[in-house]
Amino acid sequence: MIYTSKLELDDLKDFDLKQTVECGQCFRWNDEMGDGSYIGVCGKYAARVKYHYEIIEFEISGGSLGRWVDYFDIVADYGEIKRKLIERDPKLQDAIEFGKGIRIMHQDMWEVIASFIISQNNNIPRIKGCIEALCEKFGEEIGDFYGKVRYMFPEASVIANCTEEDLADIKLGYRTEYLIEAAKRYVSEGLPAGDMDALRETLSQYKGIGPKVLNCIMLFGARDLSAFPVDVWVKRVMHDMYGFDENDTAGMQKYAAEHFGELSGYAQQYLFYYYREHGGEVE
DNA sequence: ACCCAGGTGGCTT
DNA sequence: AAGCCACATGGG
Repeated sequence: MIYTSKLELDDLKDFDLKQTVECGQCFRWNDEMGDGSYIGVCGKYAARVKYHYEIIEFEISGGSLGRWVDYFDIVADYGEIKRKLIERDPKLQDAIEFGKGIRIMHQDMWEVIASFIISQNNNIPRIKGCIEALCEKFGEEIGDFYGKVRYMFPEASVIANCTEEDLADIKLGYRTEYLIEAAKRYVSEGLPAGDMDALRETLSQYKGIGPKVLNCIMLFGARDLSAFPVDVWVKRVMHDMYGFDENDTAGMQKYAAEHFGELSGYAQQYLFYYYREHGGEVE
């Protein structure tokens, strides 16, 4: 059964579906249907999402419309966020113009933890392949949706009960051990709620979570918008645009904290997307 | 064959 | 604190 819900919003110019799902924050919205719509999964439901002009249309296998609107951060005022960022640092102008429709999605914490552990020293197409394989093998079946069987992201408890041999097919390499250990801790210890510093402290003790992955988890999993993940692309853009030494991540973090403040996560995403899409060449 | 990818852990200065 | 290097996998 597929439910259709159309949502008409009169000032949705700060939204672009393609940019939102392809900017590198999520790894499972890869099924582009040829008309600009995408199919993906959130929790235990699948959706086909279309966006054109000021209308966003959800065809969903379940869940409330509100949940899907929340997932894509539709209601937030990104015009205001972008104005503030450009005011704080005019150098962001081009990157923001380029990625003006990006929204920072509201993703599931465990999915973000697992995904970004897998992401380390890996490239995005391959990360997506690994995660999809993981979902097909260990995720609960949602059922057929637009001609394909869709799967949930595997529960942490399922991964926690896996051996490294169980996961061999997924080809995570040395990250397999990190993923299983993370699942075990996540299931047995849980995470501190509410306090971002306590959360950082707890997650930083997971093996396989270093500063970069930690910041991605804080940003995408805990919605700590002050987080500023520094990966190879951000290193390049911070070098080229701001003159930082490429391994001066501490300097980059400090710059973000001082100039972007509580909006650092948005700034990072505009910069990352801008630079990665241009292959590091920004005239 | 080499280099790279949304890096990190561990060991050596 | 800072500088190496191995780590598993696949694509260019």
